[in-house]
Amino acid sequence: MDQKDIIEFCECNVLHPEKIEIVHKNLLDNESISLLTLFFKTFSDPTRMKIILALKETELCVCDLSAVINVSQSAVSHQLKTLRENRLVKYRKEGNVVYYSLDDDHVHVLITQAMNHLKHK
Amino acid sequence: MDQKDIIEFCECNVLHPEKIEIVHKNLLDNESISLLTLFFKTFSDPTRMKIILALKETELCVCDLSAVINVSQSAVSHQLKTLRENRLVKYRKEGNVVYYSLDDDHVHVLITQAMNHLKHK
DNA sequence: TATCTATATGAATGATTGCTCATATAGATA
DNA sequence: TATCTATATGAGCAATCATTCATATAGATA
Repeated sequence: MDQKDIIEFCECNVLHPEKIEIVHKNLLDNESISLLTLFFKTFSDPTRMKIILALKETELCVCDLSAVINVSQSAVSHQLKTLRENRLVKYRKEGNVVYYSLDDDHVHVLITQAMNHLKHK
Repeated sequence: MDQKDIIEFCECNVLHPEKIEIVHKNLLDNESISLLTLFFKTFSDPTRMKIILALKETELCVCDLSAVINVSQSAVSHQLKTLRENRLVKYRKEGNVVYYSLDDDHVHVLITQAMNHLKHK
């Protein structure tokens, strides 16, 4: 890709073309960026975060979750759908009760890392 | 806190009170949850993510960033403000040029962790 | 001082999102 | 079969957010 094509939006003159070229070459493609940000977005809502933290402790049914995080059953179900779609939770049915649990080993590390960041600031 | 107070929103009967009590006791307080989700929200926008990934390579001025991620100068400035407020970037002025760089060691690890998650799914 | 240039920012707007409410579904039980 | 109960889901709404556009600011230079 030409330097000319890279520089589209900027109207200023203090560019550092060498830097820009290197950075541009190493930047992730748009699809990876999109996957990455969608993943983080999953963790950016308090209700979803509470669900994840609760399931980090133990398997729970929808009703348990609703009670423990103090959010309506409908709201919990909606957020569980999001978490399912992002493959962060799995579930099993027992009669008409649905038990959810975490489906990801990375989640624990990720959250710990984020908390470290916040703690040290 | 009473069990009665915990269970407010749920109208169903298949609760598991022992589980709920344990989980409720270990759950983070609302303020920590809020900080945590706000932190993740910072990473949930493609423009911000691109800025972060670019700055992971090298220090860049606003104009460089605008060029390399192909977003208007105004949009970049707005997002840099968010990143500044979340203490993820720092900056230094040289004349009327402002150079930004990452202000966090955890960021690198965090993003790597997230990418691992995506890769293994 | 007047102007140019890099960056910052307020207001307005369109898009997204998380909730509520109503209802659907499916398993259990009478 | 009819009903009860746990969960899921569509529609609608209010709030949030990322962008654009216009403009402000501050440093540099003529």
